[in-house]
Order: sequence, then C-alpha cells, then structure tokens
Amino acid sequence: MLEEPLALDRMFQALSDQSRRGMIDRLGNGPASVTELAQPFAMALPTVMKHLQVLESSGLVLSEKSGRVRTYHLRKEALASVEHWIAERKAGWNRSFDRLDQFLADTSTETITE
Amino acid sequence: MLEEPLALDRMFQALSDQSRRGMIDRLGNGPASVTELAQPFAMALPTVMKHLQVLESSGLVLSEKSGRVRTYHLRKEALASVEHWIAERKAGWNRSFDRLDQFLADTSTETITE
DNA sequence: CTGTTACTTAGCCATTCGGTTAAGTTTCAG
DNA sequence: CTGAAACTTAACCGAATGGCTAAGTAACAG
Repeated sequence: MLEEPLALDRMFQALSDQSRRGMIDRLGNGPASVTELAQPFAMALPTVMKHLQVLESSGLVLSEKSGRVRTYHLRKEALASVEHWIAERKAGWNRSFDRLDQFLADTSTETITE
Repeated sequence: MLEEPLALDRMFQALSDQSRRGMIDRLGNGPASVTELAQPFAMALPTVMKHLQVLESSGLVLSEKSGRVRTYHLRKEALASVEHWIAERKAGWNRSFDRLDQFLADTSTETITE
C-alpha cells in the first residue's frame, strides 16, 4: 500500500503527451512493434523510441525483443495507481462535505448573515 | 464531446508533480491563501506561485484576489476529464477481449499448438 | 556474403521546468 | 504616514523534454 510518489510522477508525466497517449491507444488493440507504433506519427524513429522509453519507465507498457523486432504491449493494470489516486481524492472531498469544520463555516456564515 | 487533447496534456502535466498534488490535497480541506499553501513546502514563494499557476492553467484550481490575499480553491469537477480518459481506455480494452482479431489470434495459436 | 529491415546510440538543439534571489507593488494595521 | 504582510515581477540557472540527424549494430532474406 506504500504509494510511491515518484511512480505517480512518472505515470502522470507519461500520460501528459498526446503522442504517448496515442501509442497507448494503439497498444489497446494488441501488441505492436516500434515501427508499427511509429507509423501514425510524423516523427523520426528515435523520437518515437524516446516516447516508448518514457512509457515503459512509467510502467504503463512493457517490451521484449525477439530477433530484430521489439514488441510493446500494454500493462493494463498500471493505470490502477492513477485511478486509485483520483478515487482517494474524490472520496476525501465528499467526506469533508459533512465534517465539523464545514459545519462551523456554514453556521458562522449564518450568524454573520443574520 | 470534443476532447481537447491539449487540455488533457496540461491536466496530466499539472498532476505529474508531487508538490502540486500536495497542494491539491491541501485544497481538498477547503480554500487557502498562497502563504498557507506554501507553508508545508521548503520552497521559495515564487516557486509555489509557479506551481499554483500551472494548477490554475490546467483548470484543476481557481483563484481570486481580495485585498492582498489571493485565495485558491479546488475545481473538483475538473478531474472528470482525466477520469473520463481512463474510463474510455478501460472500456475499449475490455471490448477487444471478444473481438475478431483476438479470436483469430487465439485460434491461430491453437492451430500451431496442435 | 550482401542488402535491407529494424532498431539503437550518440550528439546536438531549442524550449520548458522547477528552482533560486532580488526588487517591486499593494494593502492593511497602527 | 510608516512599516510589515502578502503577494508579484523579473532575471537568471541547471536539468529534463521533445525534437532532429547521422551513424552504428543485429538479424533475416536471398
């Protein structure tokens, strides 16, 4: 349960680029090689590779090389940590709806208003 | 329904920093001034301000100035676009579970195996 | 062996990022 | 009016990002 904040950093960072999100989408249809992943983008191959390395080091994606082809595939579970972070906040925000400090804030406003 | 990709970029980017996420957490307990938000961090004020500007330009947070105090507060709805992005992918990934290409992949494996 | 395919590595470049200090500005308190 | 408080602006810094080209390696295909 030890949330590694740096892992979240890298995950969010990886997701903060349109091209990278595009590659994730492509991988949603199944594994793909570097060249296949590069195909939709107007980028040089080494640029694509850097994006893929960012994705891999974030844990969102895995790769293995067989022969001269490196195949990437999604780690679908990986998004869970992001989901978890969001869920935690939302839960907390709802909780503070009916908390004492909120109650006090409301009633003190009432007192001033009246 | 027009998903602005740049908005998602800025949202994920804003979330990719631990300090910024910390400020969001603080704002989960209610509005706060710049100084209050800065207090837990070992950072110069201008640095905190930059973080807050990143958060604000991502839409996760709003601020208004009254007197010499600028007060920040959460836009709790803002996380929805991130949630939505994640939900979309997960839905897509499940769908491809029982799609033709998957079926073909499975049966061709069978054919080879047998 | 000889290409060609499929990556890889290396180096460069401009911009952005996260951080700083120093010097404003504006407001409120006295 | 004077000073402290609460930002704000400006200028700078080193590292990371996103992009490139050029050159290298590794593995099939013939």
